[in-house]
Amino acid sequence: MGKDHQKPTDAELEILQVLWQTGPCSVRQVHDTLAGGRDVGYTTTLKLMQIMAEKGLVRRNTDTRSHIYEAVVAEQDIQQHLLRRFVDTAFRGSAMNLVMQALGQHNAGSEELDEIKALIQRIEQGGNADSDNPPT
Amino acid sequence: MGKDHQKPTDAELEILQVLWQTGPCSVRQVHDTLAGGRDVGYTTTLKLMQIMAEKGLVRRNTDTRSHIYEAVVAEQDIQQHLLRRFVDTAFRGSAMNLVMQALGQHNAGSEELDEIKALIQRIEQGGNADSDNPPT
DNA sequence: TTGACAATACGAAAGCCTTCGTATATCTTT
DNA sequence: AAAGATATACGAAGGCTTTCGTATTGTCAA
Repeated sequence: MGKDHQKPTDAELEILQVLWQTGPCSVRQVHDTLAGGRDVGYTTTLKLMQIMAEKGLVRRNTDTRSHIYEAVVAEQDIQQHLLRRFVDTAFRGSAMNLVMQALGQHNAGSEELDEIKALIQRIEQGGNADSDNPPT
Repeated sequence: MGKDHQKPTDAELEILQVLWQTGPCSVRQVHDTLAGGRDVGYTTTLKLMQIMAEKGLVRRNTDTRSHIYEAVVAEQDIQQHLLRRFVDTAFRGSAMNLVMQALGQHNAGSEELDEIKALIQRIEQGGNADSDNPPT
C-alpha cells in the first residue's frame, strides 16, 4: 500500500547517491561531495534537499544546527522502480532485451559473469529464489 | 562532428517507438496509435514531431500533403545511449548490478534465459570482440 | 465554385526542475 | 560583546517540456 515512491529527478538522484554512500550527513557534506564534479552553489543543494524532505524522499533531524539528512527510501527500491520504468519506456517492457544489451555493451569480468550464471541457475531451479540478497 | 545523439524526452520516445514499430508514417497514424492509451490532442502530437524534426531526431518528407515522418536514429542506438546514461545515474556505473536486478525482477522464460546463457558463452569465449570502448 | 474536412504552422500558456540571491538566525573566536 | 563565518528559509527567475487554441492552407466532392 505504501505508495511512497515518486520518481526522483536527476539532481535528486545525485543527492541520494551521496546519502546512500556515506550515510546520514549534513547539507554541507553532500554539497562538498557533489561540488567535486559539478559547479553549483551551496544554496542550490540546500534547496533541493529541502524539497526532497517535503516530498518525503529524505528525512531530516533538525535538533542540531546543521540538520542531518538521511535517505528514506532504500537504494534498491529506487533502482527497482526506475528500472521498471526505464524498461517500459525505452525497451517496450522487454527486460530481457535490456539485459542482453547491457551485457553486450559492458565487457564483464569472468567473476561477474559467474554471478549472473549463478543467478540464472537459481531462477531456473527455484522459480523464484531470492532468499538471500546477494551483495552488491 | 556528428553529435546526433540528444536524449529524447519521454514524449519524444513514445513517438519514436511508434515510428520504429510501424516504420515511416504520418502524424495522424502516430497520433491514432498513441491516442489509444493516452488522451492528447492531435496538434500536440504534431507539434512534438515538428520539434523532433528540428532537433534531427526524425526526418520528414513534405512532398505529400500529409508529411511522412521517419526516425533518423536507430532504436538500438538510442537504447544504448539511454542505457549508458541510466546505468551511470541510477546504478553508479555498474551495469552488472543492473543486469542482476533486471533478471531478479523479471521472471524470464527458459528460452530467454537460454539466450542469455548463449550470450554469456559467446562473451566468455570470444574474449572481447568489440572492446573499443574506452572507459571514462 | 463553394462548403466541409483535414493538415500544417505558430504562438503562447502551464507545469516542473534547477539555480541563485538575499534575509535571518546561530555559532565561534577574539 | 562584536565581527565574521556558517546555517536555514524563502522567493523568484530561467529553461525546458508538454499542451492546446487558432489561423492558414490544401483537398475533395457535389
